[in-house]
Amino acid sequence: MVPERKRHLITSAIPYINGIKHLGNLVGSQLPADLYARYLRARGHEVMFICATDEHGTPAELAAAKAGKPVAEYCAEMHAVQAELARGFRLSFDHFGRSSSARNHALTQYFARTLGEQELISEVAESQVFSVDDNRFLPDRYIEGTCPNCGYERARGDQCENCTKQLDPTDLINPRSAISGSTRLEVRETRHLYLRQRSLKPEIAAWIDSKTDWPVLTTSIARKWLNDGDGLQDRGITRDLAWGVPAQFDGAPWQGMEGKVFYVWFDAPIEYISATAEWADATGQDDAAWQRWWRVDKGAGDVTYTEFMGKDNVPFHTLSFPATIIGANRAGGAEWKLVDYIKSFNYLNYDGGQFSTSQGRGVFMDQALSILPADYWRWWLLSHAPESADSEFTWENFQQSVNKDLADVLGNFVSRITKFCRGKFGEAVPAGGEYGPQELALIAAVAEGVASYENMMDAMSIRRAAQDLRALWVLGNEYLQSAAPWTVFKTDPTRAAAQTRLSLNLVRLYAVLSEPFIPDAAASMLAGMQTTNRDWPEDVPAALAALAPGHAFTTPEVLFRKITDEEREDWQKRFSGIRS
RNA sequence: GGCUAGGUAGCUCAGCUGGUUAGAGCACGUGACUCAUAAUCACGGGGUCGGGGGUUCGAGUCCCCCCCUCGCCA
Repeated sequence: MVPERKRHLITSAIPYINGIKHLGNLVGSQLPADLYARYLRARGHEVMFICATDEHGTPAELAAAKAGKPVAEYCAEMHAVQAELARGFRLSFDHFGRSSSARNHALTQYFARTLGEQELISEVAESQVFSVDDNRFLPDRYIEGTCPNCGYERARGDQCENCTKQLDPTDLINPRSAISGSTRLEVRETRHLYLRQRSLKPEIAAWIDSKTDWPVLTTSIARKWLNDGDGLQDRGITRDLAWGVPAQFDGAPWQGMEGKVFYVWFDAPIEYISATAEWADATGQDDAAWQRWWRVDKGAGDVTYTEFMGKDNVPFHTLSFPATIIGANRAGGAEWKLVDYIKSFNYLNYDGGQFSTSQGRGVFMDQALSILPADYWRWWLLSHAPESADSEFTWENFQQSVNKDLADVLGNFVSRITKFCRGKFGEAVPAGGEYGPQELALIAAVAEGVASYENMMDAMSIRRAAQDLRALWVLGNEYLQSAAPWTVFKTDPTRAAAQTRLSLNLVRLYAVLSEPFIPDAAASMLAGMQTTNRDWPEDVPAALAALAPGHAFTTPEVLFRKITDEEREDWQKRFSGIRS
């Protein structure tokens, strides 16, 4: 049975440009998105998998200043670093874009203009602290001073970290810029654009209500923001910054908005669309190539759009970005695609605490790859993905899972059957013999397991899918153990040949099924079996006959080595503190 | 302080709209096997499902109160 070929648009929340991401970030969006993209491709669907770096905003400017580089240069370098790490983890983006791209500038301004024409953008005058020496407005958290409540000297403009009291920047005693330390601060009036989300609330609420199949985590966060307190609020979408998309359109300054840029949370999700346009540009295609993914009026009607993100990103993806899309669609003409499914994740904790980018706590993507190949991390992270609750990374658990699941169960299966065959029959799939009840039972069990695995993957139930996959690997060991071809060989070599033939075919099947989780190992297995046949087993009995008698193979090297106790202790020590 | 999500075997976690003796993997114990990365396979021990009330013929699963984690927000 060949399933219907469908079109899937998949986006991962875009990582902020400022620094290298830790494993918690990775497992919260990019990695599960990659798993799903790989799976859907393997099933024969047409997939567009998009990610990018989120490059605008104050933290990027400050990080660049700290590095002593112009912000554009800093972002370009960090984008290259993140792209390299993404390749290292085998994240199979069709395009890894940049929110600072020309495409995103144009599209962000397009959406702003369209929303403005629909009277969904208003101008609001507000007072903000301006630093004369820095020549810029300071967001609350970039103002420091003495807390009027407890006397703590490094209280921030929004809150005192010492006594937790909420503050207004004007409350602080001796306020100063956290950027330069300058005390020449004054309150100035500034005007900003606001997205009038409040007026879109009924449509957004109805849309959320229609998503009955979404994870509770996703809809509960959305509802909270929609209904709590005064309900959904209008949101400022501009900032007084130099680095970003100018708050202009078609070259003409928005009235009174000269020198301002759009706020990252307005332009960042638009980058999903822009990155797809960047993809079309990079592959030498015209606008129609990307529009058929995003424009319902230009062929995207049959696209299923799935977003992956950590729970901290849910409000923007359930409310703000949809507000942009819904509002723009009111203009008529263009009909932009709204998300169909949001898969959100909780947090991954690290050894009893939190992963923390700002504190440098935990294991970061570059460090992880420096000690072990991507597959080891992919397997552990995905099989422990924080789907229903926060989950916990410990080195003991990591060592145990990798050693048991990858080395002992899968790796050793491949090793034992290929070496057995090489020793008794040579390095080719042996001929002769027929399958008995035991073999037919195995084939039936595998077919059942594959069906369950597919169901879990279709549902994006990642931990369950990992369990199912592992169970399929176990079936091979169970079979070998009870069939015992090494014993049978002594009295009935022909029968042992049939048993071996089936087992060798399992290796290829495992490679195909496991590819979304562990792509490198899957490639090694296929290379070892000397086949390029990576067809999904729509028909399991047929798939287990793919390697015909006489088909040559090479006995693969050790697929997964074990993590020793010494290594574990060493890493535990090395990553216990704070990244310098 | 408000809100979200949780508190289930030593560990990491499953348990949908309430229903027979509460499950998985790991760890642990015993046995089998020797093809294999001292791997694998079988069997087994182990939980008063955070605490207390309540609804029900019946609750880990619904209601109320309390305690404790984690996160978000003001």
